[in-house]
Amino acid sequence: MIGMTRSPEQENRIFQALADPSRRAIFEALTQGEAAVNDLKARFQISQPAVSQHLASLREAGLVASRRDGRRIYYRIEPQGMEPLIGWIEHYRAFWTERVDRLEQLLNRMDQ
Amino acid sequence: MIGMTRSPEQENRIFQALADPSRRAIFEALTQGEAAVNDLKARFQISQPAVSQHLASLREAGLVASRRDGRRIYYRIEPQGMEPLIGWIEHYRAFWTERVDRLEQLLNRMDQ
DNA sequence: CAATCATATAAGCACCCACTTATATATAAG
DNA sequence: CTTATATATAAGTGGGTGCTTATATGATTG
Repeated sequence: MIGMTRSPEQENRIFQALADPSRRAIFEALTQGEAAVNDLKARFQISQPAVSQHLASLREAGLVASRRDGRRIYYRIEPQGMEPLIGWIEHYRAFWTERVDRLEQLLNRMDQ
Repeated sequence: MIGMTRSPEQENRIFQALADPSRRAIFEALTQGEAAVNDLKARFQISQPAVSQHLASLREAGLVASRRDGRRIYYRIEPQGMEPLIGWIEHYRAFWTERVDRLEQLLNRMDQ
């Protein structure tokens, strides 16, 4: 994990940003390529300020980035943004592995 | 992915459950082994009902399970509970192939 | 320049949520 | 049976959040 900040605040921002289904829907829409605010506004039944606010939340969480082209601002997914989330999940890897190993041992003993 | 529910409601419950830092802290505490409500109440500076409510939220999200022993109720992590979250991340494998592949291996072991 | 388009920010509001205290339920102990 | 312990549930409350409309900022166009 190179260049990993691992700050609880950033972790919190990510979890909070993804907690809202509208935000997850916007995030998912961006997987098909970058999109301007009005593109997303058209795709979802929501006001323009709401879209901008969701995007601001995602950007502060490091999940998306923006690029201005004329008067449009295109948003795209920031690939590294999910790293803290993946790191958080992997943090429980040892726990899961232990559980699985113990379960395997138990099953082996029952087979004998 | 065997026995995968993949319901948006469950997905939402998981994201919402993990959005709260207190709940994540409780979840993390359970990785060190099962614990009763009072154990967690002692570990964190929080009232007993607050702990019970957090645990209820985690249980409804499928992230923890409980077991009664006398008048104590022990909570433990439900290893399969994270599956929908991992599945959601896998959906973006085009962006994070390597890290997601490692998570996939973990998921496969959990399924066995 | 003025007008228009695209987005951001401000302000307000209704609802949600995490906490509290109070009470109910359930098991154990005397 | 009464009391104590452990947890859950109910009810209330302050702060946060997601939405709206209104306005500001910024870039293009005529």
